[in-house]
Amino acid sequence: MSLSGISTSENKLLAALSTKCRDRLGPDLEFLHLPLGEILYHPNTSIKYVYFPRWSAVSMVNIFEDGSMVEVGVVGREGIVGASLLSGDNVSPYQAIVQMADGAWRMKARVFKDELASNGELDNLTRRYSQALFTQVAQTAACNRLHPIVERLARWLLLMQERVESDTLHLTHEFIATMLGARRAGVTLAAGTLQKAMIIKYNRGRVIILDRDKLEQVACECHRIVRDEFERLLGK
Amino acid sequence: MSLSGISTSENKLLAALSTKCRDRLGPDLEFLHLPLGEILYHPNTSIKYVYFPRWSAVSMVNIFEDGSMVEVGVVGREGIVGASLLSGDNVSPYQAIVQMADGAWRMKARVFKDELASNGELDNLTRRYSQALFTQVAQTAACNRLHPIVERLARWLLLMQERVESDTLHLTHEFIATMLGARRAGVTLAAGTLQKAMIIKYNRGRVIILDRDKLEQVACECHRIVRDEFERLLGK
DNA sequence: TGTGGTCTGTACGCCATCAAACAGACGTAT
DNA sequence: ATACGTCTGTTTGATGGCGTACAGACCACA
Repeated sequence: MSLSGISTSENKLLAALSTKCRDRLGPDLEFLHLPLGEILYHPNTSIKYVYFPRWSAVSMVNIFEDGSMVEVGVVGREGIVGASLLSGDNVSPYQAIVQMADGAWRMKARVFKDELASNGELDNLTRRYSQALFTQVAQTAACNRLHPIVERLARWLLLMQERVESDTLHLTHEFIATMLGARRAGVTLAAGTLQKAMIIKYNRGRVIILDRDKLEQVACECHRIVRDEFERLLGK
Repeated sequence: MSLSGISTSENKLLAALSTKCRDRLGPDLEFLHLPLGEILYHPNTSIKYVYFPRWSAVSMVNIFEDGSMVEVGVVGREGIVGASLLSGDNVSPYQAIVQMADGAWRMKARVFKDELASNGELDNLTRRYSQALFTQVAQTAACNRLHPIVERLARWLLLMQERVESDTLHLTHEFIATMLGARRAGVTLAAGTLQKAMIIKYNRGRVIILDRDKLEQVACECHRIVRDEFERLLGK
């Protein structure tokens, strides 16, 4: 399915579907731009759409009463935003916010849900993706408890890099700190360490990954575990 | 369906099914005792059974290369162990270990999976449960990052209490520490605080909850969020 | 009645991270 | 050019929790 030159297969999950199945979804998919900071789901409100990101990334963020927040999961072009929320009453306690701006295809939640019921291929793929996302979140739970900032930062940069597939990421320390649930100064320190080691460089809201291999070495094992699980469930 | 006096409806998830649906599962359910410490799933091996706990609790534990571990989720009589793993190749990166001993019904994973495909009621309920479990894990991720030990301890005791529905829990500080990803000494301190406040008392591996209301006050909001989500998705 | 194992209390030094604050560097708009 | 906002570097003091270690309390069993 193509729409003014853009192909739905730029989302990996859609790409993994058979042509027949993807064509069937085509008419219900609407492409749109996701600007940085756009909130796709507000906490505790029912969702209207599911989203298939292109080279964008969407964070699921937990916001506490006192205003503090942490990211609990990320969805990029390998997945779908909102699919795992469709079993209950379509409400998520978390916020979904655009973290890396680009485009996405969206589909009405109701239509998607109906489609799942009658489309085994889509249902199966969605389930596998949900399981992978579950692993990501579970690993984050463990990681948040046991691993120091530098390792978590390295892991998080890899996570982003893999989702948007670019070595240049538009991120400020402040923003990263919010996602990691740490202080800005702590991130500056950790990022400084990585920069001194020539692994990344950064400047005013732009982070460039110079040495991906070294970044993986610095990152905690959580990165590998989650990546392997995605590959196992969704293919290389 | 009853089997030597025990009723499958003692598992809340099974109880939530229509009689017709539950009877249909009956012949495939086998009751067995879950002894403390029994490992139901080893990390990265494919699962043979799904389990419907009675008054037992099963922890999903993440074990790192260096041997350190943390709990990422708990399943008790409100749920089912393993259901969310059946979409991929039935492998979980986590360990499932019996934390509160009692009984459970188990069912061959293969049979359960086939049943899901042809039994909409069971499939729907399982999906709702999976979503609730997802929330539990996601909340744990945030909680692990931002909340101090006392609050996490209080929350965790409530989690256990709600699952086994008893005010007396068989837990040592050592064990709790492992689950919370903290030191034993840290837990002793936190538990001491709660005991001084007459909220719990404990002694050689036995923790008794004296004042549930106060315990909820001490616990972080994570407890309420997760509990509400379970109620919303699975009913009171 | 001892003896060994388990469970809990507690203490000490240490480090990662927090909280808050300030200053400099850079970019962009007027 | 200037001014203002944003982004980053860095400091200082405070603190929660870690790692380790030891000792007392209790239990079970011989």
